[in-house]
Amino acid sequence: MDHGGRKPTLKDVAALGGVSVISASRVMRGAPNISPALRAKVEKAAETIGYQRNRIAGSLRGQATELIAVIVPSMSNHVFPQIVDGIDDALKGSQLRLVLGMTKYEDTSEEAILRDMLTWNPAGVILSGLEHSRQTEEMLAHFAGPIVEVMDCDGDVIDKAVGVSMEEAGQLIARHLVERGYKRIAYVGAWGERPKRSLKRRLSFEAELARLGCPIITSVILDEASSLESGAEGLRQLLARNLDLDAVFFANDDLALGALFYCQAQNISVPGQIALAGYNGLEMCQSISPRLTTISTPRYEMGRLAGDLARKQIEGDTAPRQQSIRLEMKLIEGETT
Amino acid sequence: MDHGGRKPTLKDVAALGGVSVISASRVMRGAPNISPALRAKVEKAAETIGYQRNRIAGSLRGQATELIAVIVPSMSNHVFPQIVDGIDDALKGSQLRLVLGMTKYEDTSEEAILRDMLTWNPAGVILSGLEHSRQTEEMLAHFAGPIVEVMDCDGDVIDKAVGVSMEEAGQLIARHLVERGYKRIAYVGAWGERPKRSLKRRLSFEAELARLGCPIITSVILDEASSLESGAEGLRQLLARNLDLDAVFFANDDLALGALFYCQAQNISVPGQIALAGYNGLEMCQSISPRLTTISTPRYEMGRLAGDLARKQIEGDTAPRQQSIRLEMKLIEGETT
DNA sequence: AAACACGTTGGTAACGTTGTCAACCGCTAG
DNA sequence: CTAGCGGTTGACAACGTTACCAACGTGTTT
Repeated sequence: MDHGGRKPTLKDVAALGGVSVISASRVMRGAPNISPALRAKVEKAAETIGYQRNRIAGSLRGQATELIAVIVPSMSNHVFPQIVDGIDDALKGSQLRLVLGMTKYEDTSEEAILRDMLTWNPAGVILSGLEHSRQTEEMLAHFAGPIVEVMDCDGDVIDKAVGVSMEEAGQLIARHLVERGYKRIAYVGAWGERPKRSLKRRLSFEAELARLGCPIITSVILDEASSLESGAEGLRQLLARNLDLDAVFFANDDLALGALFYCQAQNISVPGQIALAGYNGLEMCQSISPRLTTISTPRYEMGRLAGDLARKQIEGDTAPRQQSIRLEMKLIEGETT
Repeated sequence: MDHGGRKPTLKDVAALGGVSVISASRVMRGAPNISPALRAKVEKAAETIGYQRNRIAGSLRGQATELIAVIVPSMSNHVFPQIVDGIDDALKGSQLRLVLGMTKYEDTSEEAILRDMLTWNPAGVILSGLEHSRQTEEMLAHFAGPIVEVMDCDGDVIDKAVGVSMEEAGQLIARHLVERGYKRIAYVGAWGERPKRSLKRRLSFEAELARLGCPIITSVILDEASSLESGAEGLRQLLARNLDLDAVFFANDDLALGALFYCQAQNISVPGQIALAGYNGLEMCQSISPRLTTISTPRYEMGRLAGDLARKQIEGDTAPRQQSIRLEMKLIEGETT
């Protein structure tokens, strides 16, 4: 089966089938206008010697590969896996494959990863957020394929963006808390507010609170990753300031849940003594008791749509640049506010 | 900057720098024995025209690419993202990139995805579990690079495996439940017991229960995905059978947590009326009250080690084939049993 | 009967890089 | 003074595929 230890090539298939190399190529990639006889010969030969296409060679001749570069911060969080899931589903049925890189929330690594990925000549690029280094933007400016930014939608778009509005999120929660009568409100963030999305959300939250005549009392921004523990820690730090707070908005549900569990352990009544709200709308939040107030974001859909946009453009749809798709978010009024 | 709209190639760099193409190539990939003068000329030229390596062309000349094919069932679950995270970390600092495919728990898709991925000539393959279709095994037999199977470690290994023992998991929980005095024990699974890992775990669990003189009473295997809701549904179905059960082992923590929340909502006391145990050891389980009894598995480490093994072999380490690394799992005795 | 269109097949030349071998340089050892 | 050696550079030919153009046969139109 192995001819000289080498992997069989189109040449081998052609030789065995008694046809030209180019004909074999056409059959293997399903080109039109092939006689059934030729097709049969080639397919039989390919089968016999166990031929496998070599798309590396193919993409060298053609221009781009059928790889989509996807760069996200991390997988150890509940948000990005779902985005990736959506992208993968969108790509299903096409020949496109997802190449994944993670920045681990390090500022400089998006650039490094992108630079590396571009050496593979990907057909498209999907990255998260709208804020990128100058170098990154420059690289992207020279990139020919679709560029989709997921997560966020208010800001300057390079090519296409799919996301939710951070502004809206901050406002929704601010209004909700004020409407419920909370007056002494605080905020807890993590990861030193990288990526910038969470910062935008907080600023909008604070601006709306101020507009409603109820300015934010204090904030804690942790350096650590978001986790249940850091949520508890954040709340602990807030409470230690003795500011008589009555509500806290957390950068995400992980933090908020951690704080909620902390309260339960410490017998702090929620929302009696303190109200808690999160962001993301993880499934978990609606199953626990009390149900967490949060904002549900369409994570899977964002990924799905991002994948679709990239795919369509690669497949020839001439979509307009500078397109920003804003998806709906939903305030989930739980029992913690 | 763009010469004729085309991306600049080594030829352009060489022309501008007044050196040969091959010298430019050597500088760009950091080959040894280059004079500082030549290096400087090339680097300057590359910088000026914004040259980017084209690894597609490079890997055509060389043999394999620097891509690692990773095939997992899904990302919408809490297990695989952490594995992927570990793999990515292991690859950091190398030139290797991760190409991701998801089977969505469909039996035939691993094969299809692998076939597709092999057309990219990856340097290594990482897949989950030890059970694969005959076609898959055949393709892998012809594959030259490292093949690492993650998750499971008892069974026949193709090349290398990193995982935990499903046997051990079943036994640990069985013994724990019996030791705590539970006698009427049931099991809940999901996804129609795909992948096979969960089946192995259940069989070992049942075998151990039988050995301890306490055979399993009944089981529910749901077709749906694992989720909090399906966990609740599974428990509901079990209870409806009126078998006077006193403990239930769930295929994973999602199911177990869902069941726990269901019990809390229905005022079924845990573990008073019924004891619950899960599998995976998600962070969440130890934060809620009551803390869930479960088995903690080293997910990140599995990925990390799998990535390391693949990387080392690609970098030249001649590791023995048929190597199976068994990682430790830990029974976490929570408050639900 | 000639001209033409169309479906089908093949030959050739790329695509951008790197492995191999050869050539050259300056230097040291004999 | 020459042979030889290591460090450095270059020419050439691949790697496996596909775009492009040419050529063929068959059937249809004028």
